[in-house]
Amino acid sequence: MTALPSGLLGVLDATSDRAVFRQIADQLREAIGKGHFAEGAKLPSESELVGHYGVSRMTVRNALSVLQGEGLVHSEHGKGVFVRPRPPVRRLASDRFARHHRDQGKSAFTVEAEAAGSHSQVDNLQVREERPSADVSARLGSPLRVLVRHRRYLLDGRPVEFATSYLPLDIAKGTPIAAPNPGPGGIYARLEELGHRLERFEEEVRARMPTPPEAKTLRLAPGVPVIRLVRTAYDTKGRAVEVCDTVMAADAYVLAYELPAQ
Amino acid sequence: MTALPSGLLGVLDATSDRAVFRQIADQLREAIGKGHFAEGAKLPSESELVGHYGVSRMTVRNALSVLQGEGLVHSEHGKGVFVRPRPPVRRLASDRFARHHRDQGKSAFTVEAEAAGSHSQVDNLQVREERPSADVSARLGSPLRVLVRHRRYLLDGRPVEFATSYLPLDIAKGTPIAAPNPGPGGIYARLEELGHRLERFEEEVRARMPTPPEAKTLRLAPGVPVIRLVRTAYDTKGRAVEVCDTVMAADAYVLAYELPAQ
DNA sequence: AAGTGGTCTAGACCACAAT
DNA sequence: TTGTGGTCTAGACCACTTC
Repeated sequence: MTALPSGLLGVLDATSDRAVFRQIADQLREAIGKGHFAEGAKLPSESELVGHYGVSRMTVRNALSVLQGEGLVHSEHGKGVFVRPRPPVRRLASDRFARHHRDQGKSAFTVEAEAAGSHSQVDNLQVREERPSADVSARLGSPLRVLVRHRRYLLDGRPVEFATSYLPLDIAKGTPIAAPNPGPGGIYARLEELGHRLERFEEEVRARMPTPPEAKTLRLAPGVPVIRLVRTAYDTKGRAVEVCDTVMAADAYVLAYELPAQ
Repeated sequence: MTALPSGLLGVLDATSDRAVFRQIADQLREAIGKGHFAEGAKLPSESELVGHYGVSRMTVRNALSVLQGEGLVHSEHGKGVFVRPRPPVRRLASDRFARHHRDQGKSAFTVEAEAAGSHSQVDNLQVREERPSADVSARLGSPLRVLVRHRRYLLDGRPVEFATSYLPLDIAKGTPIAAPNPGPGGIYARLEELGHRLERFEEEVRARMPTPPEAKTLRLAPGVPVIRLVRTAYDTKGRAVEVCDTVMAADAYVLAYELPAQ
């Protein structure tokens, strides 16, 4: 239990109604906000905080867990508690599926990653057929069976999103879409070659906390939500030809959309 | 300490590496997922769980705090811990700012709420002038000063979002836009009357955990993220005439966008 | 008054990391 | 070996809700 750099943290207000662990969390949050602890910097250890505030260890841990829940800090076993660096965010532009971004022999994800000087990977590739869920079925016009394509995307080694695509089997069966690697331009390019010229996409955006499997797949730190994006692609005949259900690490993305005023 | 309805919860695996509080959280999560505890239903009390599992109270509380962090349950002092009901979500369509939705004498928020049979309110109305932040300044083309309009929106009494609009002072000063109530159709209608015919909007969508003031303003339960939406409005001359920074309760919204394939 | 969750203590032993 | 965070115990007192 070494001494704490003086001045960074204050003292408790015994007359306050605010719980002690909240006061400690408030002071740490404020110190981080003021830059007294930079991104990636180590906070005082639990025993240092115990010594500084004169409280029990559980109280200190309670305070730290508040900050962890806010996504402000993360702990590393045996090392300490650190201010969470904000990772670089990937900006998804609303024209990312425009045709002219497609005819380049690579997937949209890869093209964009390389343009940003990042290394991209795709893993967990799975292709199968199944009966659609009620939600997917409704979006696709009630096909009996669908082709399911699942994959995970990594940027510079970090998993940032995973996605599952659903396509009516009568469209996709026996085509390159059903192959593990659908070829240059991805499945949208293949769909157009098959005569399904794409006209528009609908996207639905939600945010929530991850389920434990999602947190594991995306290696999410506590306090990081996920963005759920469900995209439906329509061809020029107005038929829904694909539904893509994506779960993204919210700290890795900003979605950009352009809306005409009409 | 009363007995627990048998069969709903299992026993601990002492040979498992998984921490006891995680095993308890897993079992509760699974029971909720299977519908053994419906939305809004009360979980066994802490002392019941202590009795059932034969662990200390802190271990049970640790397990419950895991579920709370996931947004699965919420606790009410003196009453119990309950499965969080998922509130009705408001669907924001991408044409919500289209002109034909504007000329009806009411704000977009009010119109949409009434169409859904909900009661809407706006409060915390504040209008002031200030120097723009670096971010707002960059988006608006570096005006010296901006008009700032802040307000909070409630649906059926529940706060669901708050928003801050920034407009270049040379556009807004001395106009109805600077009044607390800008009149029918909102500030977009007033902007068009002032000769700034709107052409397009850009929206940026992010998600993260709320700061404590945000959680207070939106009365967010633990484990509920916020969606941050920054919208920039451009007139037909290509000038940015407004930036609107919105923070929304993520459990109350789904954002819908339409993208042309081009 | 009884039951509930909220806060806090003062320990204990463990697993992981740095030295 | 030392310091760190991870887990767990067995209490205590408090505030809120319900009866």
